[in-house]
Amino acid sequence: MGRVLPLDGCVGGDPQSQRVALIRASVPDDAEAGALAELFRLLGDVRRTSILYALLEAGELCVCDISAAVQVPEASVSQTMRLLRASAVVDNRREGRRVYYRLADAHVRMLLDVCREHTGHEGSR
Amino acid sequence: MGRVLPLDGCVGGDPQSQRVALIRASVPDDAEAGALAELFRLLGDVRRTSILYALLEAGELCVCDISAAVQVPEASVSQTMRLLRASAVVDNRREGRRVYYRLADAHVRMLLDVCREHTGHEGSR
DNA sequence: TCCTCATCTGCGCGGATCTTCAGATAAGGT
DNA sequence: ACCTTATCTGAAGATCCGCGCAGATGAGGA
Repeated sequence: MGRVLPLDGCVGGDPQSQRVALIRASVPDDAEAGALAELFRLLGDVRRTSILYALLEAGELCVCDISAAVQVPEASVSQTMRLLRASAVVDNRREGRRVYYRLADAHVRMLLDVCREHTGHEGSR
Repeated sequence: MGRVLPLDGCVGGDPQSQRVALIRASVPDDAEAGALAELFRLLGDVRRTSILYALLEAGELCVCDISAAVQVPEASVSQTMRLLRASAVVDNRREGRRVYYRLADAHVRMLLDVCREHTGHEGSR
């Protein structure tokens, strides 16, 4: 991952280095950071984003509805949903030959909401 | 982007198709979806995620402190910060030869918090 | 003015990932 | 049983993106 000089940079021996040590302690370790990044990464794709917002609006949709809603081939939707389900971003339910997907939990809904607030400049307060 | 059959799939002529039309109307258009995905995409990288959580804890850090905190070469940190700044995820402030970075706004902090709640299983209730 | 330190930028390589096609599987209806 | 429909899977190609190096820029101090 490339060389990182011990601590001789701008913090060489000054009070800052203690602070850095404290921060290192409270920052997520590699494993947790990986998990956090993974969740964001899943949301960070136009296709997936569109699908998730469609689910946020609709509550529940089957693959072919999603396909129609976001104008993406059904096979592609299916693949996308597999990814999202593997990371517990969405849940699914089978009814006859249809499989209905929905957002997994309130956290996901909240992430989508907050992000839309941040991006759009509409009355977020 | 691949072919998408009109609306003849499983919703052919049944009430669902109206619903799909409604959903299409309220779902972010391509432009907005792109912006939303872009924000998530920026958060969806282990290195960036680590840096952002460091900033969440510390409030404000200069490049060399970040470098020490997340163990990444300063040049790489600098590049990363440029990306994050371009999309208004972080803000910066110059003091002498140091440049201090901080999270841009409450929305970003909220995203990080919510994500950590979802990932970690600690008392998020 | 010269030198040092902190930060920034341009470039190229390596690796991960999105996309789609074509075929497999599952569930119903006739 | 057979056929149709809805969804899933595997694989391959093209693309994108992160990564680090080496050098440039800007700001202070002597």
